[in-house]
Order: sequence, then structure tokens, then C-alpha cells
Amino acid sequence: MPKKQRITITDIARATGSSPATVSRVLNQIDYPVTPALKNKILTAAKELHYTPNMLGRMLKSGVSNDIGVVVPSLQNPFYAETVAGIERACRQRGYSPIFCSSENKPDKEWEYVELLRQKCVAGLIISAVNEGNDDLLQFLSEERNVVLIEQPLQNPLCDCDMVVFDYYAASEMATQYLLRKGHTDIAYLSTPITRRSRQLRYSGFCDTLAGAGITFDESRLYVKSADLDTYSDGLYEFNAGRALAEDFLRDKCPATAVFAINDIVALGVISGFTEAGFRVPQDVSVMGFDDINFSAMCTPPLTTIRQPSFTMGKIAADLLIDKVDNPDRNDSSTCTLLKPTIAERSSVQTVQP
Amino acid sequence: MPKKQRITITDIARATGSSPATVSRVLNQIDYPVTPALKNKILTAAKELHYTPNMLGRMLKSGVSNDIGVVVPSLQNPFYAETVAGIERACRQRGYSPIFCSSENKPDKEWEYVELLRQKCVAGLIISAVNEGNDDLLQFLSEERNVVLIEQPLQNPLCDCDMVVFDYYAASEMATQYLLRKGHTDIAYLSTPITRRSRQLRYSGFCDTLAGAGITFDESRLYVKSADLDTYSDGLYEFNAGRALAEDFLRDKCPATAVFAINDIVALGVISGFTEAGFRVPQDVSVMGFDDINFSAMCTPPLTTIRQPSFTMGKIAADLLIDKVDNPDRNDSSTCTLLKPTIAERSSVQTVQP
DNA sequence: ACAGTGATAGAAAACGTTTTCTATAAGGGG
DNA sequence: CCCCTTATAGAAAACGTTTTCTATCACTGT
Repeated sequence: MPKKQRITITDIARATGSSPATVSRVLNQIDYPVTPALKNKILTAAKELHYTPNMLGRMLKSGVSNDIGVVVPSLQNPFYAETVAGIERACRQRGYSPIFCSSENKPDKEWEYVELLRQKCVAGLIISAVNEGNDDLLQFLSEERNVVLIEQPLQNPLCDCDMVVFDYYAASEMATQYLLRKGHTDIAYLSTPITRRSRQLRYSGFCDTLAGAGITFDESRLYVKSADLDTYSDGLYEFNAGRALAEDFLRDKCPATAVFAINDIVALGVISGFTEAGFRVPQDVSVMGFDDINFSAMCTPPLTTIRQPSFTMGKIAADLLIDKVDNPDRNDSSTCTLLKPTIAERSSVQTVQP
Repeated sequence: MPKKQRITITDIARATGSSPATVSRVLNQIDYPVTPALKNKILTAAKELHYTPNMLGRMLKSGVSNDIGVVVPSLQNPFYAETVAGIERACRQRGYSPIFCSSENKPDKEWEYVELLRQKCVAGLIISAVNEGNDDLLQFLSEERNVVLIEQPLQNPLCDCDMVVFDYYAASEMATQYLLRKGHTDIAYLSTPITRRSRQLRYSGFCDTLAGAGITFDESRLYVKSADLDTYSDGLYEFNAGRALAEDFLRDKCPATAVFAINDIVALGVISGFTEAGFRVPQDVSVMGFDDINFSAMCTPPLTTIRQPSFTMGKIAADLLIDKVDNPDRNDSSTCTLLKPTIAERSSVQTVQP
């Protein structure tokens, strides 16, 4: 802030008749002998002049800021909001500041932000990458040490960097098995386009589990509703897709006892569509969500869904990254943490009536 | 990032046999005569050496970063998530980067972040202040030029700084009038503790409007549920309060035809509580929300509520702030933008049956 | 008495920019 | 032929730190 005049370390040196070097040493509590008298004089001077250190100077000297760059698709999506909260928690605890950027799922924006953060000399970077991103990004991820990839692995196997990702396949397996256990053998899969890797994993986990139970998934039970990506705003885009999917489903005369939605927001849209058409959830049809965003516990009926520990993911990723940042000498090979899902059993899935 | 070795402006100067000064001038497209030949040589060198500017150096020189500090209570609360999205949009458009901090509604954290952001030499600050904050903060807000206060005004009238706030009183008036128009004369007010100024305004708007219609609000219809602030996590705290409030309300034998909730999340909790007890919304009791978070459109029944343009608020605040930052010479007096509410009429409020 | 040591503190360099100031050459007007 | 301007470009200072390198003491042990 361009105040009247900022107090610097040199001002304090002048005021106390000492030197910037000594002031710096005192203020940073560095292990260096300074007479208690002078030390006190400096400390009180700093206090009464209202000295605030200028991080810029410090950073320039050391070449690295104490910021952690974070690139996620959106801060409005509650799923990422939780992740980001976990990241912020870990960063603040350890003396770092996160800088958040919303890529809006656009590869070019994503890359733009990565470059911006690099210019700001962030100490490290956490990124939930748009599917394959761009080539520069892939190269960057492989070359750069202080990077952690979160949420989903990239498809490109070349890219080796630290990752903290969900076990989407296992999660989907778990959900499907739950539905089977509840007696559902006729399950529809409702989704927005299955493009991101995380979605492919979910879908195949679903199909494979059915197959394992001796059920071949009838492709006619796969409902996919595309939508204009330009209207992307995490607000209602997926919710509306869910409503449209519900319509399609009902137009086919409700051909299943349960519906597995690609995520909670779509599930909410589906429930909305069903309710509006006079179908009750779960009495007439069960709905299974995916993610367990906060609101899944708040809606009516509360959503039975797969819990992804997104806060934890953020926390772990940030802690891992900061460990690397704080120990620049250590040079372990990349790790890949796979986060296990749990089931949040609530009221939108019912045991099928014989 | 501590890469092998970062390319600096000096490297380019050396590579092209010129000087840092000239390189800087070329790269920043400053109006200064440089022979086209040299200019080109520098530009191509910069490109093939993969030069990335070091913002730190630039900032140190100018004394100000191109960051905008933002302090809000929470990034998980969808209300602030939207605000923050508006702020990010405006900042990026104009070449600034927002730095978000979650105060968690704690005055000491709030102040801590303000100080941190000052150390980072942010160009300006946007803050949604916890009620009265602390004294240092009040002084800071009055003294500092590049600050914009959002969401709610402070109680202390001394504090003059730019503001972009909601007209909570008018909003509450509007909601109450809507309920009256729908035939509700017996309205209960369900709230978490009415501490923040924004809540006091809402409550008095409600009471005054009733009084204006010749109805004196019976204090027994005011339900307030406190909760431990330590367990504050925007996730479920207010939702659970809403559920508890619903219980209290029903224990009193549902003494009103409509319920006005302090905000949408509480309203969702109230609806959840009602539904669980077998009361239908809106057939048995109407519920009016406040804020219009995204999920209010997604729940069942969709919530009738007061729309606060939170994205717009963020956008306006950021634009205003950046205007001031970009014109350091201009020195207008403080402005106060009052954002007008609208009503989001959905399905949780019914016309009262005669 | 004298070199060696430890305590204390300042001087100066460095980080990567931007900007002011100075320097060189070329050209034009007298 | 000299002075003044203009075009061009480098030198150097500056921003606020941190850190390395010196410098001055006052001791100690011999």
C-alpha cells in the first residue's frame, strides 16, 4: 500500500544508531550475539515506529516467496471449495500463503495461471489439471520439483510428479456394490459427458462391478447429456443437465429401479426432475450420488452418496508439497497417494421391494 | 520455484551484448527509441532462453505488487464463494491477482491477515469485516486509502472508507412484505444469534415492516439458537442450527403459518427438520430464505428467498478498488454503494389457505 | 607482553528489476 | 567549424532485505 512513507529496517537502524544488518538479525531472531541493551532498543524502536517487514525485499533476496500457487477449476464448486479449505488450512499452519486461481476447466487459462504463478516465484504449486492440459504443462509437471497434482491422475503415463488423487475406480465399485446389496439389479447411469479421466474411471468401475456380478450393462441405460461449455458456470450447469437427464429417463418409462449419477450436483438435478414429474425419491426410484458435497446432507431427501475426502486431499497435498519445499536437499522419487472413499448412507437409496 | 537457474534480464543483456536497461525497455514496450535490429535480437533471445520476468524485482522497485488482498469469513460458504468469484473475475480482467484469506469470522485472524497482506505490499484490500473487528482494524480502515469494505457496513460511524454493501434492511422489508402479500400474518423468525450488523438490520427490517402493517411481533415467535463457535465450519453448523430451530418451533405446536429464516442454510436446516417430523413445506408451513445461494434453486422444494447479488458485489468492489489503485492522484471522498435485493420466487412459500 | 579467541557490530554485496543520469554518435543550423 | 539537438544505449542508483565479510574490542592462556 502506497502509504505516506513505509518504515524500513534502515529507518530503525538510523533511529537506534545501529546498522540494517543488526536490525535484521534482531528482528528475525537469528542466532547471533547482540547485546541485550541494543536488542531491546531495536525491538522497542520497531514497535513504536510501527515497523512492518516488506516481504518483497526478503523474497527477492532468497529468490523464493512463501506463497503456494493453487490452480483448480472453480472456487464456486463446493467440491473444490472444500479442497481449497484443506489447502489453506495446511498452508497457514506452516507459514505459507496459498494463491488460488480458477481455471474454469480451460486448458489455456490453466497454463496462463501456471506461468503467472511462476513469475510470482511461488515456492510450490498444487494443481488439479484439466484432462490432458497442454504440452507445455505436461513438460512443466515432469520437470518441476515442487509440484503436486491433485484429484485425478493425468492420462499421460510419462508425467511423473507427486500426486494425491481419489481412487475413483474403487469409489465407483463401492457405490455399485452398495446398490447391488440393496437389491438393485437394474441401474441406470446418468452423466454429463464422460471426458475427464476421473469420469472414465467412475464409469468403468461401475460397468466392471456389474459385470463381476454377472450383469451386463445395457447401453440403453446410459444417459449422457451434453451442454454448451460456454455457459459453464458451476452454478447451475450440471444441475440443469441432471434435470434434463431425469426427463429423458422418465420419457423411457423409468426403466430402472435405481439411478447412479456422475456427481452430487447432477443427482440433485435428477431428484428435482423426478420430484417435479411426481416421482418420489426413493420410494419410486433410488438415486445414488457421488462426491458428498456439503449440501448432499442438507437436501430433501438427504443424498446417499460416495464420500470423497476433499478437505483431506487438500490438506495432504499441501503438507506434502511444503515438506518438499522445506527440504530442498532431499530428493525422493514421486509418490502417489490414493485416497479411499467411504459411503455416506442417507435416504435417497432404498432397498428394492420384492 | 528454485529451478536449476532462472533466466534474468541480465542474462539476456549478456547474450545480446546489450544492457539490462535496454532489455527492460524492450520487454516492457516502453516508449523509448531502440533500433529495430537490437529490439528483435532481444526479443528472440528472450524467447529462446525462455525468459520469465521476476515479479519480485519489479515490485520491489515500484514498492507495490499487483495483488489485491481479500479477507472474507469463509471460502466454503457459497455466499462468499460467489462474491469471491466476482472479485477474481474483475481482478484478472484488469491484470491484478486476488489473494484470498478466510478469517473464519474471528477478529484476531482477520487482523492477522490484514497485516500479512500489508507485508506482501498488496495494491489494495477488500474486506468483509467481522462485526466490529478490532481497534487496529478500525483505525486501519479509516487511514488507508486503497480499501473497500463489502457486504455490511460497520457499526462504528467514524469509519469512513469505500463500501459496497447490501441493503439488508430493504431486503428484509421486501421479504416480509412478500409474506404478508401471500396472506401470512403469523410469521416466526428463526435465526442463529443476531450479532453481526447485517443480522440486526435484517431483524429490524422484519419487525418494522410487520409494525407498519399493524402487526406487533410477538417475541415468543423469535427463535434463536446459539451454538459453539469453536465448532464453526461453514459446512453444517448453520444447517444444524436450523434443524434445532425447527424442533423448537414444532415443540411449540407450529405457532405460525410461515417461517422467515435468517439465511438459506438455516432455511435448509429448518426444512430438513420439518420434513423429518412429517411436516410438509409449503403445505403445512411456508419457509422463506435469505441470500439465494446456488443450492436454494437445487433443493426440494426449491427455496423462495431474497436474492443478494453477491457475484456483482464482488465485481463492483474489485472494480472500484482497482480504479483507485490505478489513479493514485485522484482523491475523491468515500462512496457507499448500496446493492438492491430482488426476490427469488420459488416453491417454499404458499399463499395461506383461508 | 602477545598471539589467539570469542563477542559484538558495522560495511558491503547481492537478489532482479526500473529509472534516472550520463555518454556517444550523427545530423542540422548558424 | 562549432554548438545544439535528437537518437540510441549503457552505467549506475535505487527498492528493502539477508548474508558474507571485516573490524574492533576485551578477554584468556601462555
